[in-house]
Amino acid sequence: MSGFTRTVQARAERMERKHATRRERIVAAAKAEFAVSGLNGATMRGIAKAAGVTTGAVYPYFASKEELYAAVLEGSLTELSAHIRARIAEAASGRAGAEALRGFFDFYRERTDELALGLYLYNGIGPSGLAPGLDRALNARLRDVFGDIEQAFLADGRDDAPVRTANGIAQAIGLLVMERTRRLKLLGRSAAELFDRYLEP
Amino acid sequence: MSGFTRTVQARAERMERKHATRRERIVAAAKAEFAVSGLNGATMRGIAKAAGVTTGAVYPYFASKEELYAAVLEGSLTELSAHIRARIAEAASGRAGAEALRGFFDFYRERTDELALGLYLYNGIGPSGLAPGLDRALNARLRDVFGDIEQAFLADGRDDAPVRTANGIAQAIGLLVMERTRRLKLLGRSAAELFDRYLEP
Amino acid sequence: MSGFTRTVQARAERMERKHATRRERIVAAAKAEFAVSGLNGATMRGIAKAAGVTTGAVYPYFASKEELYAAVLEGSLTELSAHIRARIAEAASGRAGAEALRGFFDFYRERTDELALGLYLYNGIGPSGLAPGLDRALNARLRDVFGDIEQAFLADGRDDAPVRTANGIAQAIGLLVMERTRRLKLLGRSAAELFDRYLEP
Amino acid sequence: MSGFTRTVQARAERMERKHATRRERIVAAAKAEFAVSGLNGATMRGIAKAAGVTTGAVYPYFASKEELYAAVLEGSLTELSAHIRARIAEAASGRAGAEALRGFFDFYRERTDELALGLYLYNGIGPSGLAPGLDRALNARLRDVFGDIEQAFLADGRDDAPVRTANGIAQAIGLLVMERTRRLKLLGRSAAELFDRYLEP
DNA sequence: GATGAATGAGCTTTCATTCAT
DNA sequence: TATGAATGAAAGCTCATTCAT
Repeated sequence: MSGFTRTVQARAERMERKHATRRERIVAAAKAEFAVSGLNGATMRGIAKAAGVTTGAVYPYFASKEELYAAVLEGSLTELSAHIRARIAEAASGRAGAEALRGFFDFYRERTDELALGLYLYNGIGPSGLAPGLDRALNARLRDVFGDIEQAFLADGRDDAPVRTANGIAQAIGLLVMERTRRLKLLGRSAAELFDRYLEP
Repeated sequence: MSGFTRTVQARAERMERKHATRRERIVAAAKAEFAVSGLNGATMRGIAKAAGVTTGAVYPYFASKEELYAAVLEGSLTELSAHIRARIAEAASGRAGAEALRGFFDFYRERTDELALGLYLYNGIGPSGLAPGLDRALNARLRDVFGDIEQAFLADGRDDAPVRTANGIAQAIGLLVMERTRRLKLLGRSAAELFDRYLEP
Repeated sequence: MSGFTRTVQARAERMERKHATRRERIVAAAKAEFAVSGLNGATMRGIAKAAGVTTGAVYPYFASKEELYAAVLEGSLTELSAHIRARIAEAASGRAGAEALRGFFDFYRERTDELALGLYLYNGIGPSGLAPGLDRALNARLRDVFGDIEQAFLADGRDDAPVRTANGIAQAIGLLVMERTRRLKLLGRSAAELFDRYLEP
Repeated sequence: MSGFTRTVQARAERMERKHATRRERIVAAAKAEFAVSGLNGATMRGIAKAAGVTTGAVYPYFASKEELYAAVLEGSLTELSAHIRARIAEAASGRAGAEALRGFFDFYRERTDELALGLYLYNGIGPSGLAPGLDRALNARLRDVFGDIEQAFLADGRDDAPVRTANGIAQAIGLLVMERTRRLKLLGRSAAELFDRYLEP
């Protein structure tokens, strides 16, 4: 390999790293803004400023606000998926399903931003929703997550795995939503305690 | 009572009726717009037009968009409360709690607009939520609803009434949210079936 | 007529006058801006400022930049039409056609702004053109103008009226365009002289 | 001449050829874009992409969008000039002037892109036109074209050559403009027929 | 010279709210 | 109180040009 080739390669790598870094900074800033303000409320100017770049600098990376939003959700779902798989892998025999659901619940419990984003995700993001292509991609990621949980119940030998999966996720989402909006405090309960009771009545 | 007094009274009553009617028309129009477009997406112009009044005519009744939104939610919660009480009154002995929860579920199941509004309600409406005063008023109405359901379970002799109430509401909300956003279809189930399974496992 | 009714009417008239005045100010400002900068180059901010109103104040009158542009062109064509008809009415017997063409030429000769607008009109306004509806309306106005000129030639007893009309208008436009862009100076001639030579060789 | 010198020369020539080629590609792409979208509508990004180069690569060749535009017009005028000279050379005795004008007309008639560019040229491209230097250069090229036509009329023995030239060009431009904007259709005539009638009444 | 992301001003349009009438 | 135009501050996005590599 010639010195010239090495130099060219090194330069390309450096640029790619810079590119990736900046992209990540933008996504991180966007995640925070979207979590706080939602798709409509967050502004490209605000996101750019939070990322430490100028307004126009976002567009080479994401062609529109919606595309940026989709990238944020995509990242969130990827993390969620990894989190749940790890829980399943660690689960004692016969408890994989319950651990998978708990993984789902804990993931959002511990991450304020992810929950806010997830709520937009589970709740719809308003009248228009995402463009069909983006929505389809996110649906596929979500299907994977749900599938993993269902598989865990099947591995436990539960013949009602689909119902357990659906009801369990619904329970988690409902409790998280109610806790976040402080409606649960009306009942004097914490989401964690109630989810425990749901899993082991 | 003089004829003059009678006339003045009659006029005052007529004006008050007119006032109440107009207020109702505005709230009804706002409910539809908010349900379709959300708090951010709906516009005061659009609401006014749908109500058949001019833009400025809304403000004597509601000082801000947010206040109008709160009035809409207030109305929705009042209907919800009546709906649930009726179900409890009709319930067979020992089944009041389950019927109360089913009333909660059915109410939102059957009313697209109310559900859309309710989701904003349970999901939070943004960074700050409503102004504290408005939020407190809504919380009080919601506490009443939750209280009725809990009383129903107590009347059934359930000693775990609070937990049943909280978990049941969470389950209903979770299923409704998931069905509305078509995430439930991923699992091939309907919210109604799953809520049945939840109530009578 | 009661005093009340009179008051209401008076108020309505005053408001309408104010409305009309402001509309005219906006159109006048827009005409100047469009003449100088074209459809693309002119800005709504600039037009509003020139009219002495704020940006948003334009939109109750004209829903879009294009609609405002169409209003300007419409006004210009109306003036052109009146100008030519007056010339025809004053023309000596047998000279109506020539006077009509001269009216066309003089109208644009004397009005820098109108010419600039007209050139956009005769030249097309770029890739997109106006929305079909607006273009159709303007075409109809233009057809009227052309028709008047042709009728004048017919009244003069010219059997080649259509050709005289078309070629005469083309000659006028060509000379005006060349003079405006200072290409005519290259030939050391003035448009007025050349148009004379065209009309009476 | 040493081998070294030869090598250096060869390299320089290769580079110059590459330079010229790239320049031509950019001008060709720009011509198409400007013809379709005009000076304002065309974008440097779009031109660069169409030419197969990166955005920044245009600037070593043309310091600004306007300069690139001038280069395109310059090329167009060069072609026009050659086209007209060929027509004159082929013309029968006594018909050189008419053939020159017809050459002018046909050139634009047959080339949509050139016409679109030419219209910007004859119509002015906005408030300021091109920068004075660029405009002067184009004017010189145009003066040559006009001069050739005038010479042709002089060779035909016409003593009113300047007027014939100016009026003829104006007629051609007027008809082309009107046909392009479909205003001629209003009169039910084609530009070609009308230009014939103009040349031989 | 070539690259192409970055800059940042600029665009049209929207909209909650105000206010003269 | 009702009217509805006016205000003016955003918003998302574009683009000529620059500049570090």
